[in-house]
Amino acid sequence: MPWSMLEYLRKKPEIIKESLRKRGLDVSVVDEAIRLDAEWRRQYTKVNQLRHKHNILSKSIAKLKGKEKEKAIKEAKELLKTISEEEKRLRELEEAREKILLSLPNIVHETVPEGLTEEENVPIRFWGKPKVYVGFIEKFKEQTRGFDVEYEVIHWKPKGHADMLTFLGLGTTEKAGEVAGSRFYYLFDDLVWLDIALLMYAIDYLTRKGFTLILPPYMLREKYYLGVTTLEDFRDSIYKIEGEDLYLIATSEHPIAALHANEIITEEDLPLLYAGISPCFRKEAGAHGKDTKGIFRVHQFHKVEQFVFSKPEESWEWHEKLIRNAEELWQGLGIPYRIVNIVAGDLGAVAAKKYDLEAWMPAQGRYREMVSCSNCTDWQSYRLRIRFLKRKGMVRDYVHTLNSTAIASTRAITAILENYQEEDGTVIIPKVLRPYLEMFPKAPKEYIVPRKTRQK
RNA sequence: GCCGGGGUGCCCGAGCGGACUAAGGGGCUGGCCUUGAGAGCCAGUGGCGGUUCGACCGCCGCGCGGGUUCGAAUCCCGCCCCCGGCGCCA
Repeated sequence: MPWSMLEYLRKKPEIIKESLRKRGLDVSVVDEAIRLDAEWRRQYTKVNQLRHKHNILSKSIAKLKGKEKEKAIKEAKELLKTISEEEKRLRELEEAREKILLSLPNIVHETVPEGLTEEENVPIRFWGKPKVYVGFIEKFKEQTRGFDVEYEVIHWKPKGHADMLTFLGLGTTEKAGEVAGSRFYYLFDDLVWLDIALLMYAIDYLTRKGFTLILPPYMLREKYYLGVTTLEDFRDSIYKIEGEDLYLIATSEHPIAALHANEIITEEDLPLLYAGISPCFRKEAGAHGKDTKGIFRVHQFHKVEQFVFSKPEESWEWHEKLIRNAEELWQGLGIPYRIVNIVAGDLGAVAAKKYDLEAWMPAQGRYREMVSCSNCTDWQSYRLRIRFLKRKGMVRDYVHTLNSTAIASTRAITAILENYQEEDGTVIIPKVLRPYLEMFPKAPKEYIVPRKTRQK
């Protein structure tokens, strides 16, 4: 009924400890929180008794006259002094307890595998028939161990997506680096069309599935930002607007989560399904040296996001549905992928469980993250005060929030540039995207070819 | 950005310094009644804590944060948001 973290602390602290242990974190804070909570309760009772005394006295003053009144007022004033001292102590205890509880990462779900690093993430299924360059066969087999994944051997080495930008003449990161810095890009013509078509494809799919299309604010106040993510993530990835209490969003997940902040949703309105579309801005601090070339890891891209507010008892079902939606989208694109169950140590504080969809990248010989699908249970909703009203018993409870990428434009483009690349460097356009290009005379239709060989 | 009006519970809406405890209505939940549905009647319907766990007791709560007062939904200050008017603007 209340916040799960406080409830666990009081009733089943071992669950919190087990969760922290799985994440490879210090467990001792839990005992400290238990101690603080017990003391807070004692202090709370004490303060309440004092306040009660004062209320009685204060009410009696209205009926008193003359000297008796003076005396009672004096007494009340003295009592107030004591109360404010005890209240101060109460506040300190509560703040200390809250500080610990708010710093705790989400309780990991029982189905989350143990492990601390990315390498230990557990593949759970594979889809598609990857094109594997002969030189990568060993690597491929390693990554598909335990699964019987059909693949096609190719004897030419595909160009990496970064080289493809130059080869096609449809993108430059050098000039963008000069004018905006590293991890920015200029894309031209066909790749821009592709970016737009990918977004259209995703919103078309999701709105047909009953998701409400939403274009959110691209900036949020700090208060709301701290409700959706941790301080560390916030510092590492969020851009601040100079001189204002505003931050550029890292994903539409964040403003969508904040959409129902401080609200009470009626039970019948759940689940609420949203398909967000927005640019995403990320500092990528702490990713130095990783994916420095091309547009795989960039400061800015477009993304269509799935977001669900659900009843607690339905959130695990929705988690599976969201990853299935992402899979259907990527199957539609015809890009081979695998789904991995992220280990506890690599989860991120907000999620209780996370699946990644990783696309096969023929030029790199490995699977790379394209989609991230998380159940955040009540971690965000507690901080943002998003509750719903249960008809039975008229009780309020925190909703669960879930989010999953549908398509992130630049990453999807890298996957297409590598998976749909022909030996001569031509890129075939996935069939599902063509309807979204047809209406534009200047958009590419079936192939993307190098700029210089194209008819103007 | 300026001027004016406003923000009250799940929703609507009264209250505008202490007494009757946020009136009243709607909705919802439970009970009674009924062959059933409905109507009607009764009760419940913010958070936290204590508890002999009883339908019990207490504290806090009227956009958010401060202040005045023995006592604040009510008065004062700051902030956020909404509505109307003016200004500015793609």
